[in-house]
Order: sequence, then C-alpha cells, then structure tokens
Amino acid sequence: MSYPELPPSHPALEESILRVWEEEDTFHESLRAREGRPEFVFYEGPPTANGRPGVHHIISRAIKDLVARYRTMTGHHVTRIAGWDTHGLPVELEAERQLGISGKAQIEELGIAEFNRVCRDGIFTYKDDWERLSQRIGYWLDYDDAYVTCTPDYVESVWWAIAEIERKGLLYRGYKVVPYCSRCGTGLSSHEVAMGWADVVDTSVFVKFHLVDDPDGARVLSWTTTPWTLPGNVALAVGEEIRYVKVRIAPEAGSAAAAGGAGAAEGTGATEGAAARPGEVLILARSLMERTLRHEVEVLEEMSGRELVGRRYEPLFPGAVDAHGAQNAWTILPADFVTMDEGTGVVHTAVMYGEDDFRLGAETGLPMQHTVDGEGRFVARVPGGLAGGYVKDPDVERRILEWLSDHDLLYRSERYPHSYPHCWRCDSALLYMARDAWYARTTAVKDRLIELNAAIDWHPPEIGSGRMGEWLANNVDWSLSRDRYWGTPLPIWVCDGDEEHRAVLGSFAELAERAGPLPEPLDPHRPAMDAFEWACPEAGCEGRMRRVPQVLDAWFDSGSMPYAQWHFPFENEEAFRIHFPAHFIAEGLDQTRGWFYSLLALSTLLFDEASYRAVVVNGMILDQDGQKMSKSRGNVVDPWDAIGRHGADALRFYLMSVSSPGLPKRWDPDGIGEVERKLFDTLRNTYRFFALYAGLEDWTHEDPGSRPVSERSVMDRWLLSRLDTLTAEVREELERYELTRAARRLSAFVLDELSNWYVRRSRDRFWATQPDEETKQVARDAFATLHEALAAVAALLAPFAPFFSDWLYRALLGESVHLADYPVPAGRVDEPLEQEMEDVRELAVLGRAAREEESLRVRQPLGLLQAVVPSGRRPSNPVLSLLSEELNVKKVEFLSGSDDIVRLVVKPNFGRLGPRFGPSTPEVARRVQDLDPDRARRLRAGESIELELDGGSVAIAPDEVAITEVASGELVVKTDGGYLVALDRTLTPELRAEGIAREIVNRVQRLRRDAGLQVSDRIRLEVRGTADVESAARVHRGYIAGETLAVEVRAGEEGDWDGEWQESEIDGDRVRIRLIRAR
RNA sequence: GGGCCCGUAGCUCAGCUUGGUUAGAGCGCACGCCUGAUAAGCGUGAGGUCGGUGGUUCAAAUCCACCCGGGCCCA
Repeated sequence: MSYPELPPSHPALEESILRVWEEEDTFHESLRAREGRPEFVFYEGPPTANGRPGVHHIISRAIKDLVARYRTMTGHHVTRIAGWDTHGLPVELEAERQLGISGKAQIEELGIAEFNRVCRDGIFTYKDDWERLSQRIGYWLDYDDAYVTCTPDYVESVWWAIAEIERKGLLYRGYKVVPYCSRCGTGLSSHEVAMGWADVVDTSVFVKFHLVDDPDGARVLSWTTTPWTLPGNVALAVGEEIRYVKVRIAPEAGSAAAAGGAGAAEGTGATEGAAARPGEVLILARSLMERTLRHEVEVLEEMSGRELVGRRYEPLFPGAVDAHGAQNAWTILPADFVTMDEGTGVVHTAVMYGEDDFRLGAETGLPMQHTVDGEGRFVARVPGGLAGGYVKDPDVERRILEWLSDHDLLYRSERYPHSYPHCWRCDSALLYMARDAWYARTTAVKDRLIELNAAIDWHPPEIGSGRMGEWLANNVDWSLSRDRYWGTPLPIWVCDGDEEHRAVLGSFAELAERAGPLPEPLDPHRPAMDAFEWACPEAGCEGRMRRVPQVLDAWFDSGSMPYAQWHFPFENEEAFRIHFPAHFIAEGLDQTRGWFYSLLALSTLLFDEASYRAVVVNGMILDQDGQKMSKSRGNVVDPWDAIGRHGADALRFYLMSVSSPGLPKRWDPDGIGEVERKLFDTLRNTYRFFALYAGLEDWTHEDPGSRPVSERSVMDRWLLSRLDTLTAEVREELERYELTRAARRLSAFVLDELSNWYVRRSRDRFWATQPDEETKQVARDAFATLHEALAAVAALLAPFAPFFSDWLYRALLGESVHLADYPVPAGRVDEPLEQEMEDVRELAVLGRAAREEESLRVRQPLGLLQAVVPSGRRPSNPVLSLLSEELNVKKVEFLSGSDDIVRLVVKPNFGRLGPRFGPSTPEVARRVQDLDPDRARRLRAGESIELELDGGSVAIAPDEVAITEVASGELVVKTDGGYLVALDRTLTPELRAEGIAREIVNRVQRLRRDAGLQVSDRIRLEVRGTADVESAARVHRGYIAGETLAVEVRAGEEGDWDGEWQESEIDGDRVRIRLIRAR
C-alpha cells in the first residue's frame, strides 16, 4: 500500500474531513460506539441566537469540545445537547428595531401578540451562523434535539421549578427600586441608564417638617431635588454621629426677602426667597447651617443625631400614604447614608422612590405604598389636586410647591443644575421607583450556596473563591420578574380581591384544572397566558384570579436547562437522573453571575445540590491593543477570516496553548499562523517524510516486519519511552483540566523530540542504501516506530485539533481517530535512557555553540570532543554515537574535574546556606567562592570541608555548594549548568581529506537537484580540482558514491561520458564537477 | 465606588502557590549551518530597571501595603 498524499493546505484538509464526517456520521457513530459506557455529563450553555457568534465564542466551544472528545476517547458516553436561549430583552430590542417602534406604549399599541410574534421570528436570525461556525470549528453538538427555552415543554419545566420554589415557601412578592421610564413603562438596565445621562436644571426644595410635641414647635429642614417624591415621604433620616442645631429665626427678620441672598452661592440658581416667620424654630445639621439658611438665626441648642431619632412629625400630604399601623411612619430614623455634601443633613425618605430609602424602609418596616403609578402620575389618594398629574410636568411641580407654601412647609426652593439619567429611547427623565417584583429567597439557602460552591472544581480556582465566592457571600434575593413581554410568563395568578390569595402553577394541567380546557397547540406566552382567569377559590372571596403581568428573568430559563432540556419532571425522569449533575461545564468569565449563578442557585433551591462539579472559565478575548471588542469600537474580529487562512485546528490549538483559558487574551493573528506553521506544518512534514520513504521501501504497518521494541535501536527505544512519558503527562493534565499544559507538552514533543531529534537524527535509517538484511531490518524498525509515534500523536492531539488528527490517523491506520481510544502508556519508559539522551542533547548544544564560535563548519570532521556531564554521568556508546554524528567528531572522551582543561568553580547554594547561617550568609558565601582548588576538589569528590569563619570554623557539606567546571587552556570550551564540551580543533590530513569529501558530496547533491534528478536516480560522476581535492575524492570514493548514488566516481581520471562541467569552489580552490544520469 | 484578574525581552506568553543571588520559551531581528522532509529542516547570538513606590528578609519577579495602567463583573 502507499500512504496518502496530504491535501494542499490545512483549510483544504479540514474541508475534506468535514465531508467525511458528514458521510460517515462520525459524530453520532462516536456516541453509538460508547453506548452503555459510563456517562460523562456535560451541559451546553445556551447562546442567544439573535447575536452573531464571534471569536470569543470559539474559545469556550474549543474547551467544551476538547473535554467532550477526551472523555469520549477515554470510554465515556458524552451527551452533548445544543441549546438556545430565546427569551429576554435583547430579543425584544431587536424586535423593536425591526418594527421601527420604541417603548412599551408603542408595543402595546401594536399588540403584544404581534410583538411577540416578531420576537419569536427573530430568535433564530443567526442560528445558521452559529451552526455553521460550530460545525466548521468541529464543535460536535447534537443540534437535532436542541433545547429551546421558549418551547411549551421547556416552559412547563420552568413552571414546575417556580412552583417548587413556592412550595418551599421561598417565593415572595416584593419591590425593587429601578430606574424607570414612565413613558416606556419599563425599568432600564444599568448600561441603558449609562447611555442617557444629561445635564439638566431641576427645582430643589428645602422643606420644613413640623415636629409633633416639640416645646418650641420646631421644624426639621430637609432637602430634595425631586419634589414629586414628597407626597411619598414617610420618614426622615439623620446620621447618629452628626451634630445638629436647633435655631431660632431672629425677631427682627421680616419677610423672606429680608435676608434673601445672604450667603446664597452663585451658580446654584436664583433664590426665590425663604419663608420663615420671626421666632420660628428650625433644626438642621450644624455644618450646613450657613449654606442653607437665608435668615439671621440664634442657636438655641446643639445635639447629636441620636437625640433626634424617634421624634415624630406631621405628614406633608395627609392621606397620600396610609401608615397601616406602622409605628415608625413619619418619624426620624438613623441611617448611615446621610452625607454632609449637600442638603441639610436630614434626608427626606420616600421608600418607594429611592434605593437607600427603600432599603431603610425594608429594614425598619416603613409602609410601602405608591403615590405614583406606572405611568408617572400621582395616585388618587394624593391631595392638593395633584392626583392624575404627571410628576415631572412643570404645572404639577408648581402645584406641589404651592401646597407646600400654603401649608407653611416650604422654606425655600432654587434652580439646581445637575446630571440626571434619562431614557435613551424617549428622553424622558427616569424615575427611581419601587416596582412590583417577585423574588426567590436565595438568602435562605445562602450558606448552602457557599458550601456547594466551595466543592465545585473551579478553573481557575480564584474565580470560585473570589468572584463567585464574594458574590454568594453578599447574596441578595433573586429578583425573578421583568416588566416585559417576550419571556416565560410568570405562572402566578393573584386574586384581584385579596392579593394574599394566589396560585403558583407547576404544570399546564394545573392551569387546565382551573381555567378549563387549553387550546391546542398551547402557546405558553403572553398574551395568551394573560387571558386565563378564574374565580378565586377562597371561601367567601368574590375576586377573580388573574395572572400577574410580569415575565421571568431569562437567566432563570437558562439555569433551568438541567431539567428543562428533558421536560422533567413530566417525562424522561431516568434521563434527567443520569444527566444530573454535570461533571463539567465551560463558559466565559462574564457568566459568573449569569449562567454559573443561575445554575447553582436553582439546583440548590430545588435539589439542594450543585448542578456542576467542574467548570472551566475562559477569559475575554481582547483586541490587539488589549481593548475589549465591541461593535461600537469596530474592533470585533471575524473568526471566519482566521479559519479560512489557517484552519480551525490552528485557531483552536492557539486558543488552548497561548495561555491558560482563564486569562484574558490579546487576539494575535500572527500567533495563529505560528501555531499553524510550527505544530501543523511540522506534523505534515514529518508525515510526508514517513509516507515518502515508506512508499519507496514498500513498508506497511500491516506487515511491519519490525523487531520487538527492546531490540530496536537506541533512537527508537528513546522515542517510544518519551512517547509513553508524554502520554502519561497529557492524560494527567487533561484529567485535571490543565488544558494549556497538556497542549504545550504535546507541541513540545512534536517539535523538539519527534521532528527535530528523532526524525532528523534517524533520517538515513529510513532509506536502505545497502541492500543487506541488517540495514533493511533497521529501516523496518524505524518505520514501525515512526508510524506508531505519529498515530499516537494523532490520537493525543485529537481532542485539541480534531481535523488534522483525524486525517493523519486515517492516513496511517484507515479509521477515524474519534472512534479510537485515547492512548495509554505502554510501559516502555526507560528513565536512564531518557537521561542519557538529555545529556547528549545538552552536549550537542554546547558543541554546536563551540563550532559556531570558532567558525568550524559541521561538514569538517574533527578528531576529538572532550566532555563533562553533571554528577559524572556517562552516556552509553550507542547514545554517544548520536553526538558524534550531530557534531561530526570522531571520538568523545569524558573528563573528570581534575583534568587540566577545567577549573572548578564553587558557588554557594543559597537555598541551603541561607536557613543555616541567616545574616552571616553573605560572608559564608564569599568564603565558599574563594575556596582553594584542593578543597574544591574534595567537595566535588563528595567530602565535607572545614571553613574558617570569624567565630571559628564550620563544616560545609557538598550539597551546600554547587560545583561547575569552567574552561582553562587552549581548547574551545563551552559550559552550561554543569555540562562542558571542549573541541580539539586540530586538523590532520585525514580529517581534512574527509572534510573535502563531504564538501564534494555537498556540491554534487546541489547539482543533482539542479539537474532535476529523482532522489533514487543513479549517476556517473567526475571531479577535477587541486591535488588535495582529487586525492580526497579518490580516498573517499566509496563514501561519495554512497551518498550521491554514483555508480562511478572519477577524480582526475578521464571519464568516458559527456557532461557539462560545473564550476564550484572548496575552501577557495576551484573545483569542476560533471555528472550524468546512469542508465 | 466595590470585588476579582492581568501588567516579565519589540510581540505573544512561562516562572509567582513553596523567596535563593545566572528570570526562561516561541515569534521577530542579526548571523550562520544543512541540502535524500526542500515553497522544508537546524543552529548561534543580541535583546529584560520583571508596571511604580515603600516594606518584610541574609536574600524579592516571587510575600505585604499603597499607587499607576488594562480587563471582567457589580453598584
């Protein structure tokens, strides 16, 4: 047989393998082949298919595919179900863009049904892109049974999960303060808020809160830039440690205008006067008194905030809020967020309209009632003709001020320029509003979350302990609801008569029980779900059960995939049990608080178990300047470019090997090309070499004719020993998810050991120029060894580079590597041999450096190389002959430290001396360095010696120093790390002649090449030149003939053939050569 | 503003957990070798205030603190 020829390029090779995979259905075949084997459970994190896949998606896919393939090859069945995340705001925003509308009002005008239809249509805009890219990079994933988060089965499983949480008493309704656009009717995410900051001028007011039962009838001054929140005021907050003063307006001070402007800071707008009667008593922070007041005052009293706590005051807008018996409504409360930067040191607290306010209210049990509705209008309870008015309407604002003024509640107001967030879509001022929200009480299982997380095998570990750990330690309840349209509708029905009556449904069957037969097919989305309602079943309640309007946080969807992908618990119970929890997942760092959290939180809530045991986190891919890739910067890299240029294998291997997956990576196209050139081109060349000569020698692995490994040459035994060592290392690293280490080991083996040493130093064993049996046997051994090594490398590489490895394995063995088992060490490790080879390779480096330094070209043989190896090791003769060949020297001799050419240099071993001598270490080190030759030799011989020190003498043991030899004398010497070589550059006439012979061979080979001869063509050869050259040619006639495949070599003797003379030069002398092909 | 990560040669990265005095690799660059893997292969060399400052220590790229720059997540 002959071994096949390589496709012209990596990308072409990959395309051909893709076709083979398709024809043979290799992916499913690899699954079928492992049917019944232990399951290795993997979860695919679902991407949103309405965004285009980029390079940053490739890295996690490369990791996932690598691990799945590795586990498959080690005898596991690895289910790999694709998934799609289909709900959520990104999909809605895309739909809005497509429809040319913006905001909730327009959506509702269009109709939720139509809007959601567009959302649904948009889900898979880029599905083909994803599948194409996944397929092209060889990411094997089962797309046929992909889970899709918006399908009825999936949604029903999610319902079940929510009902379970309710059943455990961990679901509750609460509020969440969000930046809210009342026109669009939606809360905004932080990055949306960030888009809409604008400088505006608002009205700020200083308000007088009338204390109840104060002997002086004092009013507490507070300040706000959002007057519309005042009807919602339920408390005042003070700092306990802050100093406050009680002041009396001076008797002579008259109307507001009297002192107006005194101390009024420029730039804060015009003072519209300040209202206070003479003798009126005010309370505010001492340090803010001057900036705030516009009247002459007399300080009556000074006190700490603590003394004010608990004081009661009159509501500003009576009836706007019902205290519902809350004891602390309209009282002064302590808080840690009170600052002295602006205002009065007393913070007006409207629990529904500020984050700090809300937290304070939640902690202290203040009444939580809205005074503003979802459209930004005051509710009916608010007095003063404000009900129904839009809170930011200037007229409404004026009426608020009038009310305050009329009721002696306003001290003063002013125009206040500041930055305030606005809706990026419609430009309305955002209102911080507490919105109805549904929560999962994750804080109830916080300790368990922390415990379970600690048991997860995080890669890199600091993400588990750091980022995730911190996040869990500061866990707050999970806000599950979103005031949107395209999502899993919350399966919560609440009675419109009494909101305590509620039903949280865990299946469609439960819905049918209550609401009657369901339509077929059922679309479990809005608005269909909103239409189901029924009479409240509570005794005596007249209300109707209606679905709450919100949809579910899409993270809940994706975190539900362990059970929802199986439609558990409605079916596939067995499949779910087998596939829970996952042994392994992998995604990007940005998923820490996304999918990693939602998976963990849900499995903890539902099953009291972590849903994954190991997770490999990949860092972000940055652009070449270390900046993040984003559409707006225009620096997003298209992965297809690199794939088309270098191939998916190179890209995948680059991503795995360039640095640990967890580290951020700078995108480096040159680096991918480098991987292609080095690893893959080297493998191609190595294979091509093998295939060429196996073909010429008619060798095949089916009839190798090779001897047992133990009888093969030292090079073969060494390579297979190294191969076993490598196999063990790669397996160990992969078991530990140390993917980068494994990749680098593999790459180093291929480059340094297989190609650069084994093949290079074994080349002539692959062509049997001598027809004797021994030569042929050696060649058969070499073919068998190289064939095995290449096949093993293909298998080891298969999870990293599935295309090339499969091509190579098929070329060598005729079957797919992905159906093969991962290599196992074959017990051929020969550590002494590996050490010998390492010694020899080290000496080779030094020898080459010595030749280089003296400009002694390698073609010129030298007589003697003297060498020293650490610890007096002596490589055996067969290994040493490799060194002789590599350096072209006739003889290698080993020296001991006492020989003349070396001098011993003693260096302190600080690692030993430091702990023993502490501060006097430097002194001891100096003495050791200056040690006399005699004692140095004794140390080298393994004896301890005495050293004089100030305080007496101390014993120094051999392991407390390091001894190296350095050159002395005439020889060309190179040393490094205990190794030494000395080249004897003496050239005898014999060596010289041999050198010339090699030069002649060199010239002839070039001429052969120039003449376009085949490597196996025979020639006739004639050489003319100086006497030296011609005599060298005659002496080494046999050698020259063998090397150049000449059937006849003439030197200075007339040949009986014609041929064109070619001029050449050897060491400055003219040489003429002519050759013809022998018939 | 908070948490986590990164900063080492022109570029991409090791080394840092466990401190040891000579900080490594590849690419690129310069020079050279080889010519039966040849639109290949091999080598030698130059190149570094280890982001900065301070501290701990006999000894710091490594441990600690602060700062600077970049990234991710959150507020």
